[in-house]
Amino acid sequence: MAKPAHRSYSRYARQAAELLGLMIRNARIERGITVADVAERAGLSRGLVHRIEKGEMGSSVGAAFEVAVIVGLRLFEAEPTTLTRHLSMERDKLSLLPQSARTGTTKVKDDF
Amino acid sequence: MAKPAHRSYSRYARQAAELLGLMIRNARIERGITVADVAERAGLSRGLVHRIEKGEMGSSVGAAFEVAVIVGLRLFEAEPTTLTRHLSMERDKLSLLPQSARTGTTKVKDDF
DNA sequence: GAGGTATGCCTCATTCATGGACCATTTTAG
DNA sequence: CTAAAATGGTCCATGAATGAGGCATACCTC
Repeated sequence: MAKPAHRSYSRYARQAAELLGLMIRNARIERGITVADVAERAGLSRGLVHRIEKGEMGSSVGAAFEVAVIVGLRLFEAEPTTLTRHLSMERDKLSLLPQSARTGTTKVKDDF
Repeated sequence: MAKPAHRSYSRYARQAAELLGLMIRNARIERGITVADVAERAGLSRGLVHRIEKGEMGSSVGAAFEVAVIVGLRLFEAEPTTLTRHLSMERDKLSLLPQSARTGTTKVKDDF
């Protein structure tokens, strides 16, 4: 015991989580699905789905995103179809940055 | 052994998590911040930040969003400023749906 | 080249989230 | 209105995520 351990989150992070939760709930209600329904489809407990909708910071990304997908929410303004494209875009971007970053030394391994 | 326990996630959920991780990493590198730096600022361990960037489903929403905010990522296509607005929008939406949903009974409390 | 830093990844102890049961309240259906 | 369902919330055991440390590699600076 004697462990405060409470994480301190920034306001934006909290709001983002809350927003995600609300979007999920709204999407779910619009589709006329019950929490229990979503929980079953996601393979999660009702309690967890409920906490996700409440925007609790402790829920796992996996659970939250799974629920979001189930209620038909589009994550990151990307439809499932374009999600893959976004992914490769980010991947390409990544393979470019590491080396160069900002130093334009163009250090090629031509020491042969 | 004898405990598979592995959660089964949908493809989209996994991709979304991976995308978030890549976006975070790209944003971080573009800003020239180190993982250790981000970890310290977020009050998290390097290992966790690393896992978040890898898009692991187990990380908590709080940690992931906190990191995202720190590297200056815009969550849900919303800038910090508009996040609040999005929030109230979703809240309003919610207070409208529950009762009516699709039944247009327009049950007003005019029973006075 | 050498030296320093950042990253990637592993293991393990501790802490915390999760599932499940239960109950109160609200909402829907009849 | 009453009955049934859905939601919101609590408590607890247990499994899982986290933090810490260490180590190998990749990278940048000089």
